[in-house]
Amino acid sequence: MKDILYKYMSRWTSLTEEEQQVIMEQLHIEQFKKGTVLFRQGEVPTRCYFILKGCVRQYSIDEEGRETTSNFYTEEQAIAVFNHHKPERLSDYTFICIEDAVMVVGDLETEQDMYNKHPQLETMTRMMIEENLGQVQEEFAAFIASSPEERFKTLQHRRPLLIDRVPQHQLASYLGITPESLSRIKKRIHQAPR
Amino acid sequence: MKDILYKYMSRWTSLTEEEQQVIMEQLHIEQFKKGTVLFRQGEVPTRCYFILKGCVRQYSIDEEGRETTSNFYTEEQAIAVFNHHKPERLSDYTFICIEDAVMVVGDLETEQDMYNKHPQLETMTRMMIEENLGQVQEEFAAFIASSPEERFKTLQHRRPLLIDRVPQHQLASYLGITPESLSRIKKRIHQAPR
DNA sequence: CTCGTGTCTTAACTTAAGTCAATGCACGTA
DNA sequence: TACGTGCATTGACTTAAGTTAAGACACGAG
Repeated sequence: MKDILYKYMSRWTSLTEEEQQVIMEQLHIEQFKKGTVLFRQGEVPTRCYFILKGCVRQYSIDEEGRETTSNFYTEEQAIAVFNHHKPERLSDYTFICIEDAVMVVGDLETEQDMYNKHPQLETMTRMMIEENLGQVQEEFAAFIASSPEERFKTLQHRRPLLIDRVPQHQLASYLGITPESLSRIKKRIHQAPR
Repeated sequence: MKDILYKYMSRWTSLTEEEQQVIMEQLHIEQFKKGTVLFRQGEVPTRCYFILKGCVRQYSIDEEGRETTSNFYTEEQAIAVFNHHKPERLSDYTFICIEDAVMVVGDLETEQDMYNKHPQLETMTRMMIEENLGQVQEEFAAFIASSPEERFKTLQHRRPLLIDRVPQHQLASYLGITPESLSRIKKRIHQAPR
């Protein structure tokens, strides 16, 4: 399992084997059962995560009680809430494992210490976040520019496995549509392929 | 003009006056006329920007020739394209000044040098990007969960000045709707306020 | 001044997504 | 086994956004 992480670190840094070893020893890998909540909307997150295996859903419930899924995280994706700007840094979202999962767990308390000890780690983190930001901006731009049907097709193309991995009503909410519409879109696409 | 930047740096770092001075001397502030293109879709960006004054529109043109506005950047916002993951790191977007502008210009070539010389600068950059990522994720989540009309109201609330600052058809494309729909939405809202 | 261009608005019509309601199915439990 | 629950699908109807086309206005160039 750790080799996924090694591969990932090598891709982003020029750390030696030993340096990687040292860092790895301070990391903490944990198993999670399906249904486990990482942290809840309204709580202050104290940890961040990097998924080695499994799937996590991010959602929130608005004032009217409606539930919106804003993301699904899978293998090699990082989960962290950045809300330095919020007065009370409470999370707007709940994160829940919708499959059994294995993750690297980072403690936000000791984050800056780690960076001070291993400056390369801060560079790696910065680059990961930059990449992350780039991807989110790209997804956002694509989302803005497309209709619900196009959004579904894009997802089908970019994350084909996800569609069967998660409940359809959650997928619908992630696409910004109702479950009924998603059902009709799938029907339309199957009837008239191409 | 530079005081905006001082204020900003103080908010994010614990650099001394002198340290700030040193960094500032290496920064480069530039003026731009309305209509200036910072870089074009298909080009490799070599610089990044931080807006002190003015407004920049980010857009792209897809295969079918349709133009989509994916963002408007104004005072105290940073412009940078992160596409480490792309093979050819070409920008998907064009960035154009839609007002006369003043910006801090950063050279991407010397970025890592700067960080090595001033580790605090890397920390500041990381935190800025983290905050940026947090905001984009938040906006994205809100966008997914709302109808075109709600999206317009949210924008009216969060960036009221923007609505009069930019052409309506570009604003419509930024909201993911047609100019006609935007026109109708505004009419609806004015007729039945509240 | 006039013409052309770009921008915003309005109208008539089409289409797709939302809403509400019913059905069928899978699954876990009494 | 029978029942209840949650989920996906389907149908009928409503509504809002897309499409196409036309008109009004501002502005700059010739």
